[in-house]
Amino acid sequence: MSGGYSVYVGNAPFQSTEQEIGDFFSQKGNVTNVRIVYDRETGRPRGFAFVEYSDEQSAQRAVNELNGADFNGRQLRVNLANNRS
DNA sequence: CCTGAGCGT
Repeated sequence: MSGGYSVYVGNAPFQSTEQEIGDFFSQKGNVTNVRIVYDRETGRPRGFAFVEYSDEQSAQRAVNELNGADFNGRQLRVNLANNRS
């Protein structure tokens, strides 16, 4: 039970924080959670994250409008997240 | 220092 609609965010700058990402994605809807994915062994960011919205239409809008958008000098890859199997 | 495709502790 994730409680929201997750969006995959690839090609994120390594120095970006969850707060920055959340602020950026809040332009398209109500962000309820941001999770940067870290390498479990080295602890370094893996360069992508998941942004969770409270509603699906905001998630879909973020995908449509923020995929390819410039964020701190990087072109973001935004897509609907897969289900965790 | 620490990179560059990636769907997650």
